[in-house]
Amino acid sequence: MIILQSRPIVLDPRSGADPCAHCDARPLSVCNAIPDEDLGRLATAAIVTEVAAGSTFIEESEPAHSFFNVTRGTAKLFKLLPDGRRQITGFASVGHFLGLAVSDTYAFSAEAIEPVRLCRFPRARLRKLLHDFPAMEQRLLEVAGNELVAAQEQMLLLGRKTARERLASFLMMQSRQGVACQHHPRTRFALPMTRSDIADYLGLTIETVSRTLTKFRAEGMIEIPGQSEVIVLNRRALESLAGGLA
Amino acid sequence: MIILQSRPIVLDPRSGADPCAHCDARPLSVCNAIPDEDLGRLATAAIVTEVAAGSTFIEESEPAHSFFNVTRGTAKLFKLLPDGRRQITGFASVGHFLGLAVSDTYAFSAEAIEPVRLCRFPRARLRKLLHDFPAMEQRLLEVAGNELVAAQEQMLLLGRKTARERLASFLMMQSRQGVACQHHPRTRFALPMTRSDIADYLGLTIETVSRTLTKFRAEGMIEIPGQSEVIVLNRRALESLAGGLA
DNA sequence: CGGTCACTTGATCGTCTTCAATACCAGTGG
DNA sequence: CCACTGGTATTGAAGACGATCAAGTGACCG
Repeated sequence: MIILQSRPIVLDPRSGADPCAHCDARPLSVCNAIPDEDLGRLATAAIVTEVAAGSTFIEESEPAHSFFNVTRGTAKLFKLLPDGRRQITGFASVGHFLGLAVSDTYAFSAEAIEPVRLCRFPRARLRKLLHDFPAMEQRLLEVAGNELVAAQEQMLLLGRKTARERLASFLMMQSRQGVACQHHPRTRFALPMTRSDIADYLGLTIETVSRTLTKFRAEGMIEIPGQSEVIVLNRRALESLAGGLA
Repeated sequence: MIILQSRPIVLDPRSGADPCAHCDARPLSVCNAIPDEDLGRLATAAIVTEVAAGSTFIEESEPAHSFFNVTRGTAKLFKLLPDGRRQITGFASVGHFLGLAVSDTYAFSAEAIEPVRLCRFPRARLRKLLHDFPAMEQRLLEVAGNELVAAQEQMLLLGRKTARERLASFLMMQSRQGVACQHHPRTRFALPMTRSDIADYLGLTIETVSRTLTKFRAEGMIEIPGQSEVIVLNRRALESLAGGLA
């Protein structure tokens, strides 16, 4: 059993009576399917929870009592083999809904890589919420579809791309993170995860990740000002590499 | 554009006025969310379509006008890289719903590996159907969740398992196919797909697939009476191999 | 400082791929 | 009946990509 630091919803001074109305995650999450006037109900269904960096808040194969919505920070989702081999199936940042890939037990573990804030929804309460707000159910279906598309893309990466192509795909993905509306992906961005996390996400080893990044730098495709920061110098080249063109 | 052989719903003599009521796929598919008395509506929304083995009926990145429900046969779903590398993301057999992983365009291609019969739902009609039958939407969400669980399992396989483990996982998966209620998975079963399909599903080459199967046989774990048939002799060993235990 | 931790770099190794030849099998036509 | 054909599967030998093992670097911190 995992112990989480939960707390009643604290009313932010500026938020008035309704914390959900001012939630950073709302515009990005399934919660935007709920109309403003009903946000009170949403707030009472959610239990705000803080998770320290490095702690696990979902454990694979444990009973799935709750669903989660990430409202701050980033978590990694992963599966383990008995001997410790690990596959990270995704990174969940603000707005991400956890629990779609769930039957009675969780299909994956989740660990915070930065301090994370979550809205936790006990199973029964979410069920009720979905029953009362069909729009939210629709949104969830939409989100699930996107996840499936992403999952299939990742299968292509893991099954058929070379190490260089995987890293290029990863960098392009990261550079697009959180720039939803702009057509200009970031050219400089942070990598909140370690080399080990990147490796386990891409089905490689940390050494290969490190070497390949070094190679990209030597080839003038990127710059690495700090360990966890990247500047893209030649997007064209990286994009075509990511797409599988040489 | 792909041409499909469509036809109006033909009334099976025994089916009376309602073909959906006697559909083989119904107990396995999302259609079972629709009550008997409304099956007429379902039937009018669906367009029955026959696809010959080997023909492609969904093309990646084409506009997603329709969703499909497989009611007979099996199809492979796959993504391609520009140079022809292929990743099969799944096999869709009777009851499988295609179109969850869809935005405006299809995220994958689909090709029949045996003669396939489909119920095709034009986008607008499905939307209407979902609106009128929220239970069907719930079922779809449930199905999407299962797909996501399977996708994550496959990522673990592709990213972290050895060739032997992949084949063992694949064989165990196949032996469980279509034996939903029984606790006894089949010990003898057919593999409707070619070695090439298996390879592209597992992120390997046909040679590795062939060699590994031969090795399994030499080790007394399986028997291969015909090219596309397998008998499991040592399930315990295969199961633990599939799970990553040496 | 000494210690830890994450990352980088180098040398070697092994699994799976690649390339190539052969076997098999179903269908066709002499 | 048997040779011929095309597709599919098996088997062998050589090679490559990424893994493993090992050492070294640098940042951070008590």
